[in-house]
Amino acid sequence: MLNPAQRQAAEAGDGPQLILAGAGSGKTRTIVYRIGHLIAATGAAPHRILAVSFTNKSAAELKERLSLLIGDNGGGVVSGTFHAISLRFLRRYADALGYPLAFQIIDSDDQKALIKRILKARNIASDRLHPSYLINWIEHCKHAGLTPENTPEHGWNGINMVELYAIYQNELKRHERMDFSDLILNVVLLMRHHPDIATALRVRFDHVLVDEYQDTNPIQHEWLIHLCSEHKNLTVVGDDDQSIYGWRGADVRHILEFEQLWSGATLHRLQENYRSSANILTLANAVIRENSDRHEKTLKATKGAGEKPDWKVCNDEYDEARKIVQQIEEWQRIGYKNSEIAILYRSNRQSLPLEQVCRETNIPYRIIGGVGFFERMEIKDALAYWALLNRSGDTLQLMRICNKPKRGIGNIGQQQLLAQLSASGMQACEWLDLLASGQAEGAAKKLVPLAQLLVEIRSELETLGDHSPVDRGLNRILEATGYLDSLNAMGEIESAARIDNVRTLQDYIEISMLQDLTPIEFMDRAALLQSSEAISDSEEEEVDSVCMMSLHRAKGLEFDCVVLPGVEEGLLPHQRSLDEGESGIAEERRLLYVGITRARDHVLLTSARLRRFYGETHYPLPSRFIKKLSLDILHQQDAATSVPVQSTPTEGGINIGSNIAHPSFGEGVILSLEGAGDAARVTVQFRRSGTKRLMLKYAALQLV
DNA sequence: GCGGACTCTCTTTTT
DNA sequence: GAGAGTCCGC
Repeated sequence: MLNPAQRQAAEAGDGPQLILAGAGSGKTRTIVYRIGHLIAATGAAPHRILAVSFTNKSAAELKERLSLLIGDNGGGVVSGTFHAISLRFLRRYADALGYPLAFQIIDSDDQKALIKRILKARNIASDRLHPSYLINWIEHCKHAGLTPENTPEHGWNGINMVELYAIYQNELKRHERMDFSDLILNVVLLMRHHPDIATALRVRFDHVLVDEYQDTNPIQHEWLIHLCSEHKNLTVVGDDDQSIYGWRGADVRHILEFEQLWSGATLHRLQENYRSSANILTLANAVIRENSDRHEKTLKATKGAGEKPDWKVCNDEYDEARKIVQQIEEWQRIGYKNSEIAILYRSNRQSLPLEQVCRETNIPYRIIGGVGFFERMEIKDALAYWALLNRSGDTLQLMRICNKPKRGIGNIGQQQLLAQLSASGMQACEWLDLLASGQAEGAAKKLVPLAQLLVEIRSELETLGDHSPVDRGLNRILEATGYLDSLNAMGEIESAARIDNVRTLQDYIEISMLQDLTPIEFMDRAALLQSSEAISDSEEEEVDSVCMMSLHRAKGLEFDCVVLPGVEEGLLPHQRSLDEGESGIAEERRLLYVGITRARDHVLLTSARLRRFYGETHYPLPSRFIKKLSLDILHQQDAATSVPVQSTPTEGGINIGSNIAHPSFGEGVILSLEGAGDAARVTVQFRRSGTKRLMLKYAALQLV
């Protein structure tokens, strides 16, 4: 079942264990077996074992595989993401930090809105301090374990950033909300400042195991230190070559220097790759070799040579999408299922042309990530209604729906509501109860029918008792308030999709209620899940679909066939990372490495000569990561054959779509060719100098 | 307060 | 180029 290295790691004794596991080397399998070993051979109590991972997806997979090995739901082993486990702790202890135990989580949209409001109230224009810069900076502080009280002064265009951080935290607390980073930071604050809670948490588990350890940031590191300081039974698994969350504060040093940080640690190496064909591994190794500052290691192939990875150069993003579809059809022909084919891109935006072409050619696809299900307007609205109905709704949720559908409460009215509500000193739900009794002034009068409706539906549900709808009144409230009608009025296609989403939410609530979740637990799940992955799993019959997702989301997954579109300068490596210098580029290279190593049998890389962004046209060069690779490693398909040729290439090999350089205009791409011989003219789109029509004979163009 | 016209800004990646 | 945010006339 396990190879010797895996077995050694799985059956290692107590104390800190570092498992350096290359891509496809059976990492999760080793963790699962180690947990099994702890329980079966050392008699560890399952509920005193904690398994932590980074994404919901890998947490779910771990759970599933534990159930297979140990049976009945993993035998009670506690597992989840850092965020989910932190939330469990906080639901128990958050009052020690001055939060109500029923606090809610703020999502990124509301967080951004809150930040914007703060900046606006202080007359700080976005060109002086961009809201997303402030958010990033605050997150950065939180990842480093800094609260407003101990963050060193930081000025930005004369603005006191620490003060804004403090204001933001106060606003969050006033709204009884935490952001994602707070979940982890606040657990650490509990353990830093409340010895009794620290002790309780420290003795809660006997063993802690962390997957994807290369992606831990300092606050998560401290979190682990607090939790494991007593028993030091910390097993971490990871691969420094797959560290791709530097922008979220992840610090590769935690894994590179694990043995110094945790004295007495034992190192295990898993270097045999069971996933990819040898040719795919050769490409992956050739790419990652260029990175310095990594554990030197060689992934050994255990599978045969297989097919050579391909690289196709395309004209633009639509040509790219069509070529990808052709390749998918070819793979289908030789027997691959759609669900074993994945398209992994650098940026979610790249999915648009792919989706369009897949729809045209009837290739079923599934987008993972992108605009999360729980971030959709209608879902947030519906949940706000539902939370208010279940008395767990807060001010943000009341304000969200107070004029949806239209109740004649505009901007000024909403200000009034807010002022009245905060003057009352009540919770949003208590205040609504007051309105229901008819005590309302000004704009609040317009909310009286809503308030009364809530009271009415609640008592209906109570009377019905066991017969009340499983969705706990979601459908009832959305119909009675006219919210569904307002969706209906939005225009056919749009409203159909939105109503469909609301129905999906309803199903999901029903399932969760049948699993005996409380409304608050359901809201937690929704907040942490963001996307609908878990929901679509529970839906009727699954259509066999091609998966599309970002490279980041693909970490930890594997497919028979993998397409990596947009392997270009500006996209992979991404433009934003180019500005960060060498470390940014190294992380981008790891992203490509992660992408390639997802594949078992086939890899196709594509790049485009022309790509549109924000309505602007770009002429990217092929990515530096693959440009210099030899043809034995990466087979480049002849680009010219796929171009609809209106004219023959010149003797120099210049053709439509060729990348060229001009002595004074610089680099560009050939848009068209006319005439022949000495009379030949070309139209060139230069990267910097615009479009020019040139006599080929005199232009001294060079292919690049 | 509302709706239409206009301007402006983006998302690189996730919990 | 789309979606959000802003301004203006009704």
